[in-house]
Amino acid sequence: MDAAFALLADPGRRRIVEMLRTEECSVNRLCAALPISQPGVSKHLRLLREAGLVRVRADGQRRLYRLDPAPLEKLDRWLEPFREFWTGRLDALERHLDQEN
Amino acid sequence: MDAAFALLADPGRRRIVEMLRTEECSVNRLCAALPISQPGVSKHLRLLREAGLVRVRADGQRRLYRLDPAPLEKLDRWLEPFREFWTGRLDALERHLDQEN
DNA sequence: CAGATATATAGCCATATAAGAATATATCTA
DNA sequence: TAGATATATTCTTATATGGCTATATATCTG
Repeated sequence: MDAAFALLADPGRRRIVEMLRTEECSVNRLCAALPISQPGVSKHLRLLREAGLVRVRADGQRRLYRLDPAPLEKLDRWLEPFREFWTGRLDALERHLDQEN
Repeated sequence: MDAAFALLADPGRRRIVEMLRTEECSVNRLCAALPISQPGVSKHLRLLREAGLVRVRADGQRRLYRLDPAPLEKLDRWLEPFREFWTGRLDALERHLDQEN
């Protein structure tokens, strides 16, 4: 889980993940859409792959990357107990914070 | 948002945030509960404070830290569009991933 | 096979950061 | 005022990381 958080801290990598949310992409496609060099994109993809956030499949000379949502789901589960803070069910602490600002 | 992700990548800091979810804590209390030195905890708290994840108030010689959920809420919102992947509403891509493994 | 295209890796440099030790600051108490 | 307690800051060192350039590998096409 540490890895997923750390990887998403980089804006470029977050953009990659966002793109892969809606469609499978080649490296070239990602390079074209992002202000990152090709080796840079490849390096990011390697890290994302090693952390299980994306998977690859070969298509000729291209590599098509797609999202694996499992690690994101873990983040979501970690976040879950905090959600009560902003889903309307305010508890005493948050009411206190609110009235301060 | 980068900062929040980066900060949560550290397990110790995540533990701090988890503790502050349910109760306001002094530095000492956090030190006692975590395998981190006092200066270490203070340093983590400083970063969390600068990123807006926690707030402090003085109580005599102690500083009581509490969670500010706003940055976590932003993460939650970023995560939101991905949530369809694991909330039962499978789309074509995820069905494809599922049948592979 | 030769060249072109797509992707990956290696090497370098600059920056960021975590951890620990030592010390500083602030507040309490006697 | 002199400790004692609670917390913060500084400094150093080791390590990790991002971005870049150059290069390697693999696949396609003629």
